[in-house]
Amino acid sequence: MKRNSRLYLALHTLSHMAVEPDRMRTSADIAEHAGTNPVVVRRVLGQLRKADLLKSEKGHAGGWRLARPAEKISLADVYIALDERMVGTDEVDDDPSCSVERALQKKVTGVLEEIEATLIHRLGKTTILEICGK
Amino acid sequence: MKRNSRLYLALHTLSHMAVEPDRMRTSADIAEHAGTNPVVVRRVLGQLRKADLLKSEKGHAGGWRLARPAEKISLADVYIALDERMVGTDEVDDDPSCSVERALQKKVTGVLEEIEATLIHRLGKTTILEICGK
DNA sequence: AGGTCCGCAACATCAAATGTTACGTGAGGG
DNA sequence: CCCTCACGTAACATTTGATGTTGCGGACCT
Repeated sequence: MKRNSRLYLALHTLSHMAVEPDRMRTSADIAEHAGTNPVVVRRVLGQLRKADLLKSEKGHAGGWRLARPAEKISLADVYIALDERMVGTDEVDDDPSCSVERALQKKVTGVLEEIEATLIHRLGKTTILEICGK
Repeated sequence: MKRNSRLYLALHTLSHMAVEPDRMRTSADIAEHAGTNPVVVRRVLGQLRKADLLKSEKGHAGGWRLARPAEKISLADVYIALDERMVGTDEVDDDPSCSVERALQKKVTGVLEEIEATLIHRLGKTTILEICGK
């Protein structure tokens, strides 16, 4: 698995589920298909479960399936569930002594937040159903 | 210095230069002010030089200064000069055997590129002069 | 000539993401 | 009832990209 591909792992899995919603999948199955480890799958999908995009069941017939129809899951739902912040201003000094730095942070943070909001808005317009190719 | 703060290092330095455009700064000065290493500064600013945002001079009175007025340098210029791709789809399989994967890649890549374009467009609307606080 | 600065390459270090192992818990099936 | 299968989670190992460091050569000025 490649770096920061949690988003792709999530989308790939959701897409397959969108095609065959009734089939129950185990984390081992998913991991093998995605070329990664079952624990990694559980970690990622666990975040989607917390966001009510997926349901998981233990025991013999256990595994994962969609918590709601694929057309009601947007890319933004997934993005937010995974707590991704592509544009986020990865922490800056709280109270920088440099006045230029203060001015810069204020302005740039504002611009970046604006961009992040636009990004999420755009992601909200595309659903898993549109992405799964059928 | 914190992770992926090349953008902040660049903006901070450019902002200072916008306030005092005539002052020549050495990479050592800049590094100390930014809490990092002169070589790191040269690496980052070197990219800005290639993009004609900065000029550098060797020797005694050497150092760095703006290559053009701060009001003609936008955040997009800096972003592109640093070759940042916040939203970029960090490489995917060229020819995945999985048809769902193919469909997914096509769709998602399109959406992400659209977002990246919007992002750059927004960054292009703000200049260093507006950011430097004076 | 000598000092100061950038340019660059090679190596070292650090931190985040990912991968792995291990063990606990709940849900069936025989 | 016990055994197996599946998830949930914590702890640890590994990998990888970013950053930091050292060293040396070239340019420029006095």
